[in-house]
Amino acid sequence: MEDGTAERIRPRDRILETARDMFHKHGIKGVGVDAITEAAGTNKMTLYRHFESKDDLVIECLRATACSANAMWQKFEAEHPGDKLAQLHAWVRMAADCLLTDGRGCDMANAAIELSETDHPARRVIKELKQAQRDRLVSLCRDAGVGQAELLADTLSLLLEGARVSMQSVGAEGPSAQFVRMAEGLITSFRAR
Amino acid sequence: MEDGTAERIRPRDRILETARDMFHKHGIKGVGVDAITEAAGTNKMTLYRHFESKDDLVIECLRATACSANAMWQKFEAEHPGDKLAQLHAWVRMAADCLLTDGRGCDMANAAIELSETDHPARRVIKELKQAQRDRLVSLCRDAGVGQAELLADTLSLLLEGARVSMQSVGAEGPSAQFVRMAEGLITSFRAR
DNA sequence: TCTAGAAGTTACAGACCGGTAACACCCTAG
DNA sequence: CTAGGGTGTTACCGGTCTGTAACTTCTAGA
Repeated sequence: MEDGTAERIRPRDRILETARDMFHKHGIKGVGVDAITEAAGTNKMTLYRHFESKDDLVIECLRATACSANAMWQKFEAEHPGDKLAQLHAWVRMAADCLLTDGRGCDMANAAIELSETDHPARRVIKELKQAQRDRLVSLCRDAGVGQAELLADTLSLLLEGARVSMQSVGAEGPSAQFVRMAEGLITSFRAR
Repeated sequence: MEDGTAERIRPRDRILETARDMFHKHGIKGVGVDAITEAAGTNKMTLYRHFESKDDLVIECLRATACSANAMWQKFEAEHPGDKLAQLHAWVRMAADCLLTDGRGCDMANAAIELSETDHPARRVIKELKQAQRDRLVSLCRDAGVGQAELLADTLSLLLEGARVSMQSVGAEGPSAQFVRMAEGLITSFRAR
């Protein structure tokens, strides 16, 4: 019978997707497993059959988020094949879009702040994934022919990270409103020298 | 008798100070009122005689933090009276010091991330205090004779905010390690034009 | 059609949370 | 000395949290 519609999604995936959304909106400590499973149209037992613990679920969510970010980078390459500078500008545009449409910041950064226990299992994963993203941005800057690629990449990273958290504390009219101008200015000035 | 030593601190102040420290280290949702009062050498009833609720305590803590920040700015003025550019450099140095010695980020930003409920009473206070800090940095930049003072101030703000959160996710060896170089470079380049 | 495994249901354990009530104590101001 | 306010103590309420046990129902594949 196969059910033509893609309606029938595995409970595990429904839980994962729902958890990502709810963790993103309300924070990790702000949402319980009961609320997740109910929103996912399933129950707690099924969750614990697929994930060892809530912490494990959190980690899987972070990995999924990193995976989505990967897709973003592939889109840059697909839309501007070979043109690394255009991809860098696309990165800025994507970041700005995220700022405007989202409101809540980066899931990994938020998680790092929320999970202050230094030995929390998610911290390893967060560091790992953030490091990978950093490396990728550095490569992009280097391939775009920018001198001091590391410095530009790190500056852009901090600007975006700062804009995301500033958005949540001061609001959208705060410093984060100038993100694009700052980023584009930096790229121009780094390319000039 | 008066007790010559300053040993005898009011329970309210002990609670406030202890709560600030524990909220800072473990987050707001990561520490309960019982733990606070026990660490402060008192009990829950006394806490609730001085503060309406945990949320109220959180807000008082944030105000106290803002007050400490005010003291910092007065120190800049005292150490470099009239020399606004020197005060700006002192701000950068202070920020870098904070990054190295602290590890956890800005209490207000962390609180904003943790308290994702848009109607949480602390959010008003956070926005208010962050806005005040922003205004002050803009003024400092302007008085230091920088063109586009707002843009420089906002860029420095985002860089610092980003460095604080990056420190918690990627670690101290990440992009935040370059904070001073970025900030000083920006100041130089904004003054040049 | 029959069966095995996945998923749903209900109930519960044990811990912690914020917040309150009632009462005993101490210390200081008068 | 005494009265009263600030403080400490204990117990408790109702709620929520993560995680588990035992059992039933569904569904897909042979």
